[in-house]
Amino acid sequence: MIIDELEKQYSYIFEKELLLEISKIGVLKEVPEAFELIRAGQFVKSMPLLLNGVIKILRNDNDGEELLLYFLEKGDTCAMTLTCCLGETRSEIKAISETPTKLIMIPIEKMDSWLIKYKSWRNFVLNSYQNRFMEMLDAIDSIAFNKMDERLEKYLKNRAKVIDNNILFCTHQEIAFDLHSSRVVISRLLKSLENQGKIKISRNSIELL
Amino acid sequence: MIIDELEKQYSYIFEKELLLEISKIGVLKEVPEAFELIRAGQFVKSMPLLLNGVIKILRNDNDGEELLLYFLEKGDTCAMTLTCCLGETRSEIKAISETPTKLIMIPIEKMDSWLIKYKSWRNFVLNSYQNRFMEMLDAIDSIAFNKMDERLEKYLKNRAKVIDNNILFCTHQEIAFDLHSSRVVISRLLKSLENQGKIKISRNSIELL
DNA sequence: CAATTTATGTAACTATTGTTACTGTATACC
DNA sequence: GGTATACAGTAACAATAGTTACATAAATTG
Repeated sequence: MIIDELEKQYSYIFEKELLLEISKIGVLKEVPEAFELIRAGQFVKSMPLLLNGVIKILRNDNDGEELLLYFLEKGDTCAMTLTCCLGETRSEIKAISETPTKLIMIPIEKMDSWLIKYKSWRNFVLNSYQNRFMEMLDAIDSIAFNKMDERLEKYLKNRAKVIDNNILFCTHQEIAFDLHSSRVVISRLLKSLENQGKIKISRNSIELL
Repeated sequence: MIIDELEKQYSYIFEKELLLEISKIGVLKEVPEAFELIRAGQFVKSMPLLLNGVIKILRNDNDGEELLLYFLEKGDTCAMTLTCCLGETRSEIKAISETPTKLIMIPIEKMDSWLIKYKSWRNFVLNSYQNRFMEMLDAIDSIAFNKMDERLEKYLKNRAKVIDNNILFCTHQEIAFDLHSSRVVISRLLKSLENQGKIKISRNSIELL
């Protein structure tokens, strides 16, 4: 049954033999919403292929402060896992499921042999790095060049996109954590967005208009 | 003569046959200080191996504003080039030589075949991604979690390290560009660092104490 | 060596963001 | 239903960073 799930998302990416290998070796994992998949500082021993759901990737600083880097969606894998697997180093980031999520865990030993054997695997790994690299640049753009109101708007739109829903169910405090700001600031800016007619604020939810 | 330069930096990384291939196919390129190697928006058709010198990698936003991401040193390659080569997309960054620099340019066609043929090449490419990824995280840490005075201090130390000299020859305006700040702010903070006895400011130069 | 350009110092002000403190209000729990 | 808790609104203030404006001094140019 792994192969069915797999083929739905990855059949147009991977060769048939590779799909078979993955379904034999991979371990299906299902996690609920808000499940912590990787903590900063942890060792990583297998790499995930996302079947469905959304995973939030966050950066932690030394004082435990956080910043959202990007979201992973179906068809994505985690670049941090790749680098950790190779370097045998600890994770530098934190991964939390944003929605209930299904993924296939692949033991890292396979990585190198598949890189030789399958062109599609090479492309997948390199493309993953490329995509993550671009999202990091995007994250840098946001914090370096944009003011908090612009960052907030971008955040709301992006988050609505990945969960495919115009209504976000979350508190102002949660947003403040993701943007590394404070609840009061976020409330203030949200209220301003509401006055501009761009959103509608309710308790525990924000609707994008 | 390419092979001599190459062996000095890369003999402990690459197999002998790969070194030979590189020296046959690669094109030696020497650029002076402050030479623009890649502009944002440009197409990239070959990937560089740094033999010596230092290259500054900057991010541009739409309004032409800049932000220093990291420095490349000998033994490094440019991850952006890798992603551009694969994706046939335009460069998202700008690369400027910080010192006179010598590099070997490798046409991208070789990339995929070498990935199959040489384990050392696979490791090199993946390690490059890993290293650049870490430096991006570091850049994000700086702008997200540190105040301008801390960023400035880190910048001065880092820059002194890569050029291996405690005296930096540059103007306050140049620093302001790299940190995406303004000259007045940098002058103010530098003066404060001088008062703390951490640096000595002269015209066109800053000495780290 | 006078004139111009470039680099730096500094003050006064503005804008943005963060902090503290207190309020009201919905929801959950007993 | 009453109490506690979590969420959101708002005001007043502080800290940081950016802007404008001008002064001074070193270097460069003719």
